Amino acid sequence: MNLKQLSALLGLSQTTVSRALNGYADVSEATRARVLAAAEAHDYRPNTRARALATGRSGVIGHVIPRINTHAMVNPIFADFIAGAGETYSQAGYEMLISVVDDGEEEKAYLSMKRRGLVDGLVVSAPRMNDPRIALLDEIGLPYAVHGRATGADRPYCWVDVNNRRAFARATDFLIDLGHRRIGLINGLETMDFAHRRRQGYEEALRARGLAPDAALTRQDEMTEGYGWRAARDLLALPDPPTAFLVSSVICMLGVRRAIDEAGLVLGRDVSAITHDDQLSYLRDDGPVPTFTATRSSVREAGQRLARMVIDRIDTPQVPHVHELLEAELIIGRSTGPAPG
Amino acid sequence: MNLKQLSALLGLSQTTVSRALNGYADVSEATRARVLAAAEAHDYRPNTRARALATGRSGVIGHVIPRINTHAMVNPIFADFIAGAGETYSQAGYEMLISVVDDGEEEKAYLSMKRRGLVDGLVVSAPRMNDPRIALLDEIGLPYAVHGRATGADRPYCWVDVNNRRAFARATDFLIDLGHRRIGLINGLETMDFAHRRRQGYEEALRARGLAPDAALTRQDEMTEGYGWRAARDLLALPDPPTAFLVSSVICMLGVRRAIDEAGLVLGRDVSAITHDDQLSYLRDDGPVPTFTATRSSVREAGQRLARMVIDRIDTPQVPHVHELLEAELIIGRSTGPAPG
DNA sequence: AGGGCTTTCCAAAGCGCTTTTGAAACTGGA
DNA sequence: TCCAGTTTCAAAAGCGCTTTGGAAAGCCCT
Repeated sequence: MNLKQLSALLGLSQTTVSRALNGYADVSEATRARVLAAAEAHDYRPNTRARALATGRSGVIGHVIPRINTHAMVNPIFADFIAGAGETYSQAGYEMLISVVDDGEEEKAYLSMKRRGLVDGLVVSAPRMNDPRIALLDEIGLPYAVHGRATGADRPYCWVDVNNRRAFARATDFLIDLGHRRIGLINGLETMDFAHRRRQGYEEALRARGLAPDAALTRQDEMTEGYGWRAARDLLALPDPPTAFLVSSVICMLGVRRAIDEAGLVLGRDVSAITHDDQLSYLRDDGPVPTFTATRSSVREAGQRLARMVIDRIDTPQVPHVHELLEAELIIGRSTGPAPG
Repeated sequence: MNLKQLSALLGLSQTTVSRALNGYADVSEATRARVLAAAEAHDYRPNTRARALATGRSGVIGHVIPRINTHAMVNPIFADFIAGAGETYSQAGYEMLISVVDDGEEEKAYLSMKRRGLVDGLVVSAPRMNDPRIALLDEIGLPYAVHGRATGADRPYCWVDVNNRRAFARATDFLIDLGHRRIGLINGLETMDFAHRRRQGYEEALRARGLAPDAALTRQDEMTEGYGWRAARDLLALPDPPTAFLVSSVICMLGVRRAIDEAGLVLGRDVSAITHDDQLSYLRDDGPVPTFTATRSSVREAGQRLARMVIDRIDTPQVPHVHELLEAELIIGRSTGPAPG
């Protein structure tokens, strides 16, 4: 059933039926009711492609995810982020298009999407320092919003980010309050903006309390369970090991806990640890008292907000750029306690 | 730059330019070369929407993922599966559309996608027993392929699945060979087809070796770390505890290991465990000898194959339904050893 | 009765492609 | 030289929608 057939069936013109369906004022309420009823009865849906061609808008928002060949890694937050964004899109009548491209081909992908008129807007993920994608998107004129910030990008843009600096500063502060003086940082790759900011927060908090950051106590790498284990094991083997850890993700934290267990220590008594918790649905820390003390911020919610932001940007491109800085909650669980001794 | 402008620029008709670009034979090689050069020079890309309208094919394949409100869970394999499928799509010139819908609205979503001409084909995930979606898709005439099988579906359809039954039978066999007699099963929800088949394999292998399955040794639930921990803890607290476990996912396995550690036991010596390993990129078990003995099968590869299967289905709908049963590898790691005593 | 408004509808153009149909130019054979 | 057959291109008709630019009908007022 298409518009032509539906209007023939009603004895009306395509114009009238189209305008009735789209809520224009220049059609009487009586005929609008008739049209609506007929559309309902025949389960009519306007053809997306035709509408897109006629209006010049596709109703689709793109997410480009780089495929990293060298270490075929998919970001673990991807699923929950997409789920959050997808919820908002479907409520707003948008569709989500995901394009997997070779690493480094992202800019080419953006251009191609624009040229082909595939999407109305884009979500940019995992910004790096001085990320060139931002300038490119402004240049080609595609609305977008960024998940995270790109330190060094000199132009204004829309973003949603967690206050990583503050979160890790608070966590560090909390550990210092508990009497910890040697605090290890098991960070993500610091080419990633969020990891960079977390280190800043960590170091600032240490300095604010008169403690000098010790490079020997910090590690950075891709955040796997194995990395968490190796990093914690190595740090615990130091002559003067840390009594507490800051850990960049729950997956890492699972490895850290393993290393602590294997060292014959008790987490929360002999060694404390705070992790950042993105509230990944398959790693959620339920129970009355959470297992891990954590800086908690829902990546799913970030997805929702970012989706909303892109949609707003598409609807009203002229308004000034907006930002949302989400504060992480400090959740006290059982993985922290007073410094021993 | 659109077709009209490009053809005006070349002094050719739109027809000729279009057919030159699309590789038709009725355009001389000389003009084809001219067209190709001009298209390249101006970075011309045909407008997707217009092409879709003209050809009746959108070049888009849909993935519908249900949003489960009650326990906002996203399947952990989602990210890697999507990454695999996305790789194949982009190589084949397709786009991937992901639609997040409320749980139970999947059938409505399929219908709507068909009516609106949004997608050329669909990937169906997480089939349940007697899944009604299969009949629906046949009825509305959308090409599709299923990730997994739906026990009880009486009609033929295309699928890619892991041989879960065989994998768990082999793992059980392996444990029996090591001398284990009491083997616990920490399974996923058995309303899910794959979990159902895993239990079958487990029980068949036990019976084949003259062992009676003991319901007291099995658990099923959503596969989180916490569930793995609780299940293993409870089973280890039995008067006559199992000496080995079969575990449904690596995330679960992390919880199982924790319970074993906390019980003061050593994994691979006092207690053995085999997990199924989907090779999730952020949980990959690297190192010379893997930490976990596992039945291993790449969900990323499953995504690639499924994507290929849908594309083939779109191209040639008349050919008989095809299936791919992927055999899981049994990887011997350090989490298994001879039964104690 | 006639002019200006408002309300309600429609014909037709257009979005940017593909594809059908057919025409022009060129070829070779008798 | 003429005709049939081939090669190469173009005009125009769609694809299914939205939107522009009226037009017809009804209303009120003078």
